[in-house]
Amino acid sequence: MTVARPTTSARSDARRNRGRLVVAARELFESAGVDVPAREVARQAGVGIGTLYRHFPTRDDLVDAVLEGAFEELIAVAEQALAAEDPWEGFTSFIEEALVLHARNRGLKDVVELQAHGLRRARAMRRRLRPLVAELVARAQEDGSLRPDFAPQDIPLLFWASDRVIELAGEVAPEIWRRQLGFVLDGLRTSAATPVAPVPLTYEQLRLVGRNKRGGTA
Amino acid sequence: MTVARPTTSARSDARRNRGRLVVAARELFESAGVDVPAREVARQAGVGIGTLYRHFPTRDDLVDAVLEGAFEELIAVAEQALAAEDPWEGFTSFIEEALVLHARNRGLKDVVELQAHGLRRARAMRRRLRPLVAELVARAQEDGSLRPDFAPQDIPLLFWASDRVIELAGEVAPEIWRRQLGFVLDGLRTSAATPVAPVPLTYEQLRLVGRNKRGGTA
DNA sequence: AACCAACCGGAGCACCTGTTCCGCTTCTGC
DNA sequence: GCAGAAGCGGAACAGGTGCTCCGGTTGGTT
Repeated sequence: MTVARPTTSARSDARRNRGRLVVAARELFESAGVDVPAREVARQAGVGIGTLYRHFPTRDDLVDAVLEGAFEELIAVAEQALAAEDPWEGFTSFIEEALVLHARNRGLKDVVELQAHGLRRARAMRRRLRPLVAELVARAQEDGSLRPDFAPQDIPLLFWASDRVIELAGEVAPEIWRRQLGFVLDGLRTSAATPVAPVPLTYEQLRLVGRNKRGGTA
Repeated sequence: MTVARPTTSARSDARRNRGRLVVAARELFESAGVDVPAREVARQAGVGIGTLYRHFPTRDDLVDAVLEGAFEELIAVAEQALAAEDPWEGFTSFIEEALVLHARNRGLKDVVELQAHGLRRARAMRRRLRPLVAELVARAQEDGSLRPDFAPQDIPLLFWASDRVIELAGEVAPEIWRRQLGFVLDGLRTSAATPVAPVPLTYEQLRLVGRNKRGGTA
């Protein structure tokens, strides 16, 4: 049984330290992923390790607090894409802009990829995103530009793939993922379609992916 | 200064133990990747940890000894693909068959992806593979089937991408990488080509990728 | 000013890695 | 058989991680 913990305290030092922890964690998560050692976050925030655990009893609590902003950006990107006049343009710009965020924020990538990280907010974000993505796909398919055998469940696969390219080559060639994505998007046009393995992942299968951590890379 | 160490010993128990270590390591590398703890390998081989380090002073020595066979398979796949009558068929079958090997052998994936693992043999394998791959690409482009702006240096990006899908979804849907690859291959046909980010990775950049380990993932 | 609950810090514990070191065992040549 | 070199096993060390616990401090209230 976990006792409810107010996110804001009566004491000014506590509030200040909490803020410092969030700032430090945000910086470190962005550049090094959500797996940075807790001691590192505490050190960068200039507080003791005990203070970190006092404010965030679980790693996921910290992740949730830190990535809220990034989630909002992601959803904003999807909403903007839905507002595009051209459905194909909307579809591709969502993927591209989302990947720009991924490229800038390693922690976001970690959380989006695996189910293993994050808590309520991460899950809420996924729930809010799903219908937007489904609509982007549907719109582009009705338009005739996106191949009809593409499924919304294929979107995560695109992200996994490009995220891997970002992760491996990001430091050497930060924009090379655009090239790889370009090839993929060319294959998603109706005009390019050729029969592929016909069964996409089910949502249930997607739910199971990455349950047991290990983000792959760095 | 490392003293030269004969790979075969005069003593029967030493030879037996070395063999057991290689067998155990091969099984574990295939199912769990090259990062399995050394103790695990020793335990599975029924041998002390000291014995492991006696036979393989560094992790890379073990990796080299174990993955030699997998490298040969990979090169055989490339040679077979070069023998295909249809250049496009050869090109795609190389990628598909290589990925079948990757899907079966997590350790092979690790070594092919990163420069960080393996030693002489891994490097020799990469050197032997490169001209074969270049030829597969050239053949398919001369044939007119593969888009002319594709470069041999883009091949690793395809592997990174599909490997990630295998890694994340492999347990839930072992064949789903074929669907993702199908989309990509459709985008690699000349008929599907649309301008993409025009500059591929240089070989020098490829050399730098994954120098500092931690593939990301799992 | 004085009190005390809330908070802080970090030593410390438990666990996991890679790698070394060395007393004991076993194989092989004689 | 015997001797000694080669090999074996695992305790032990070093470094890194998550997380807890508690003596000491401090902020805010009275």
